[in-house]
Amino acid sequence: MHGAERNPTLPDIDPTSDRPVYKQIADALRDQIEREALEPGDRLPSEATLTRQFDTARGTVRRALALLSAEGRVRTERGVGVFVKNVVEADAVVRQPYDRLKRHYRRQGKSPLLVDADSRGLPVRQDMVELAEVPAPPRVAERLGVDTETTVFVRRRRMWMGRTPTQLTAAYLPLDLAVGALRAEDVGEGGTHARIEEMGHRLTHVVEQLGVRMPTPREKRQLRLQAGVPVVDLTQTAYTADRALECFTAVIAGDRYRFEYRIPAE
Amino acid sequence: MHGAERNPTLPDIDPTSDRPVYKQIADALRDQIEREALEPGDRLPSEATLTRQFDTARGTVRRALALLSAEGRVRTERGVGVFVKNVVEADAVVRQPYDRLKRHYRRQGKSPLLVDADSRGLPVRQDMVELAEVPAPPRVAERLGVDTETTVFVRRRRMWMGRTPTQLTAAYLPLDLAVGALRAEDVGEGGTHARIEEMGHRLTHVVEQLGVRMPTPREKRQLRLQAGVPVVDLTQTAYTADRALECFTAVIAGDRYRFEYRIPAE
DNA sequence: CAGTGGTCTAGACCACGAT
DNA sequence: TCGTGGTCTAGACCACTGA
Repeated sequence: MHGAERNPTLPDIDPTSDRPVYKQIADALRDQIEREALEPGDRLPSEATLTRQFDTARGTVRRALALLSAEGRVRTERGVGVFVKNVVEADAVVRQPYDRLKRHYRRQGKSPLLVDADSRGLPVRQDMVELAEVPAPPRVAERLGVDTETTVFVRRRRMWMGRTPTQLTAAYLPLDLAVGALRAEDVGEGGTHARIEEMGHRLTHVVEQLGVRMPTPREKRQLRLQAGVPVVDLTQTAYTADRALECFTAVIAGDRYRFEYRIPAE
Repeated sequence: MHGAERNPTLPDIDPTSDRPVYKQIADALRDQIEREALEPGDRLPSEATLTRQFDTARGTVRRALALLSAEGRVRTERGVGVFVKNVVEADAVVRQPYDRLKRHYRRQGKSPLLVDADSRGLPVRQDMVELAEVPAPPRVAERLGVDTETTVFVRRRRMWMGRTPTQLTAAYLPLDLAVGALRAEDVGEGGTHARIEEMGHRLTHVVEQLGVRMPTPREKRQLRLQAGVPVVDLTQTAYTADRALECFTAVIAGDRYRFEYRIPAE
């Protein structure tokens, strides 16, 4: 089984080219993935095999694979192999704030996240819950219109959909609002917004700000992110006619979510 | 100058730890960045210096730096050094579709991108313009409500703001709409939506879908992205009361943009 | 136990930038 | 010219997975 193996679809590498050998190897493999000669789930040839096929050092092959990994195109399993994967998961959840924030969902006891999950038939679960009073972080203070030193109440959670963690969230509330269920481990059916409206406030709109970046090692671990998967850094502020009542932040796994917005054009 | 240098703020590395040495070195450097002992623009110690300070092989130091680079926290300059950078640029443009899509901007001759750029006082420029008739790509066909084989007109461009490329865009139009300025290199003041409305169509809303991923090597080159910078993959569809008229796609540099949406909550 | 990927070493030679 | 990062080699030993 050893020795003579040749993959006729692999182009030759030019060691005298300006383009480094490891990038040429990555190009060749990426090309096979794009041509669908290698499909999601397929195993790439082992490092040893590639080293032989490209007649190079193992370190050079590993750099090529590291490149594809950083692009989010392959995942490695120790002791098993390297596998092609989708850059965005095929069954990614679509987040539709213009739908999920409607009052009738709150009245039905459906939190926004539950609306997302229902569209995929996935159960929602939470863990790593932390309740605390903290000084408002700068971006929260700015959104809530208070000083940075002001004490606010925060509920931090890790949210799961099915067997995967998808978001690390933090809901910040001014202290005068943080009473009853809004201070509890489980905020109850319909979510924070439902509780706020039951207290007599009428929410008019929310503002969402999104940024995108690579995860910190901590986020990568807590969200179980593979290499080459970015996160969306979201800040959502809920308003009544005259006041910001809640500032909600989430770090969202980029390969498990899509975002959809509907915007008036007039 | 050589030999005795010691950085008292660098913690010792434990070679017997389960955590690999290169990750411990990355941790130590990341820690300094987070403590702001190293600020954006600052140079890290050279590879040779770090190799001495941590008493390890150069390859191990390079792996640590590669890790920070993939996280988007440092950038390297050949022949110069490794520098701390912001994960998201401090002067990132804020894209506010709920504002930029208003009709009064179109009537003033301001395209949405121009509205974004004006908020930072940056000039807008385009290059790599391609005009073509092509079979509708799947996601475009789906949004426009036509078959995949249907021929559509596309205008592809690279957009710059100031000295930096920020987006690779493609505007797809059904052939019956692709006439006059809508078929030209320069679509004219107010952008595509202005031209469409001048033809008697009244746009009611747009739908934006966002995904996030690492760039392809081609996108990385064309957008001049540094390592560890993801892109936003955007699809925007413009509707009249009864029809999708335009499907616009953009690949947007993740470190140069923030996104802001305003959503009704009732 | 054989095959897989993960870590680390110690060197070599190169291209680039500042001086 | 010298210091910087970029590429590549050839080996070693390890931890994990599956048969």
